[in-house]
Amino acid sequence: MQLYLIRKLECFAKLSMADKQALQVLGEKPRRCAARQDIIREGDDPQFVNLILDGWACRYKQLEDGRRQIISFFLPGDLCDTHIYVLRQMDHSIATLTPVTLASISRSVLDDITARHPRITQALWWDTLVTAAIQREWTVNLGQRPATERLGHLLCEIFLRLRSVGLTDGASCSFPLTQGELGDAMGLTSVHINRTLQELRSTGLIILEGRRLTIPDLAALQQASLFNPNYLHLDHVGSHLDANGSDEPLDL
Amino acid sequence: MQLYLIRKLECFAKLSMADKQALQVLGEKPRRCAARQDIIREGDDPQFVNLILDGWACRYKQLEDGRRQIISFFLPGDLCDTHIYVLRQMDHSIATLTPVTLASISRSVLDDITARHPRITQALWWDTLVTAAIQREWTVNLGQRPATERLGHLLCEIFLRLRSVGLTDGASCSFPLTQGELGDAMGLTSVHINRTLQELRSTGLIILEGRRLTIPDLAALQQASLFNPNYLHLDHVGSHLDANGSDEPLDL
DNA sequence: CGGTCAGTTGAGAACTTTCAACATGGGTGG
DNA sequence: CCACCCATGTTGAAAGTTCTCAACTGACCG
Repeated sequence: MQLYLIRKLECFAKLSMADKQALQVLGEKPRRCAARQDIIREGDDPQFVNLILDGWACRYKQLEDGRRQIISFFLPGDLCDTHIYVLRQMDHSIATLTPVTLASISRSVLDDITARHPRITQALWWDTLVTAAIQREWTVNLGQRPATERLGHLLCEIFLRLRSVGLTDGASCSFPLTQGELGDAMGLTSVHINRTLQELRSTGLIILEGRRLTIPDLAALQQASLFNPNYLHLDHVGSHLDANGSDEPLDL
Repeated sequence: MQLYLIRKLECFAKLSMADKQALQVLGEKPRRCAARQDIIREGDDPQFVNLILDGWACRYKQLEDGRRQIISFFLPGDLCDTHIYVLRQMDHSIATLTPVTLASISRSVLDDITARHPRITQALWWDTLVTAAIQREWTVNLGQRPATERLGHLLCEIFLRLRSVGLTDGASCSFPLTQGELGDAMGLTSVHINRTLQELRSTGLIILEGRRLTIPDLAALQQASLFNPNYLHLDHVGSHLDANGSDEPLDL
């Protein structure tokens, strides 16, 4: 099984074969979940760190009166909070969006790997910091941007994140989100998402049909959405901490 | 100098005298900054972890066209991103709001302390996770809540955070934010903040005058704002990892 | 074939912004 | 000591954005 996590971490650090083998172990006991299922719920006691091996998931929080906010998306290779077991109970829920393959990693396995592989420890810190940076960017997105920019910004982010783990095909990528889910993520109604998507489509900035997204001119969409990729920290591919081997750089 | 950080971490772990002394060292070379000054700017190379010893600060991000979003508030005892030096450049800026006393902590000092004090390491993880949880809650706040709830929610959060470091006086606390700053944080205009504050005042939920906030009935404000304090993870005061001593529990 | 879910459309209502004017208070320079 | 200035707070009215409600379409599934 291909571990997208490895590809992602290699955006930051050049991993040795031993590092990669250690990470490979994380994907060994995959669990399968159907689409739209809770993986863990608000109030649960978190015992494991979940790793999304494949598929899309999300964090969300449901208010008493039914409103739901999707707080972040998990794409293949994403880890749900290293060290989450420090907390007594989850303050949000995590659910699948598509069918998902995931690994539940125990504290001892993770402690063991980080104790032996300082480069991995460092790379996981990078991942943690990038995750935090994404959450901050969502704050900016929800607070300052009108619907069109906001949605365009999200599409840029998802596209670049998928590209960093090799899940894009030229200017296209899989895009399984419904308009309702997009609405819950962007703090907009699905009706308004619909109209906003139409606007993005009519200006030729995106092609979205049949669960597939194409961004004909990424630079144009970025510009229209005031998207600055700096917060993804993909700019210094493998230039820290090299161990061996080489990769083709990702151009942003 | 009283280190609010110690008080905060004691919400999670009972620290030994040795732990506290180690933390005390962090406050030894304080730096003073005037109000409304950048501490570090987007694009800078982060060398130090900043610790707010006293005063209020914020993260913010400025868009090309001048719009500004305040992404989070730093209150006394708050750390600005442990391990931030893993990243090459800041993706946001940090600025003071009031005059601030801060300590810039080098990587080596922090590494040294965490190597020797596992309880501190654990407590810093707790702090990191709570910071992330707060950012997620802001996502919910900006995405789902109308102005009155949104502002009420922020006031509850700030009040509880100040209380956890002993900076409240009964039902009151210092509250130096201008309406413009509140607007930048909540994604609302200062005009609308003004009207929303009037509404909160007229219903008796808050008293806000002369840079001082009083919440006569915290439970009522929490209820009106659909505020659930679980994300602050203050609920198990000192019950993990005890070393010695005891504290009065904080009632939430 | 009926049912359900996702997507689409229209029109009015609600919330928030914009713009512009005015009030207040503290601080500064004359 | 007073006059002035500037930042902050306040108010009104119109404009703009987004939501709500409600109806309708198309695709897929059993």
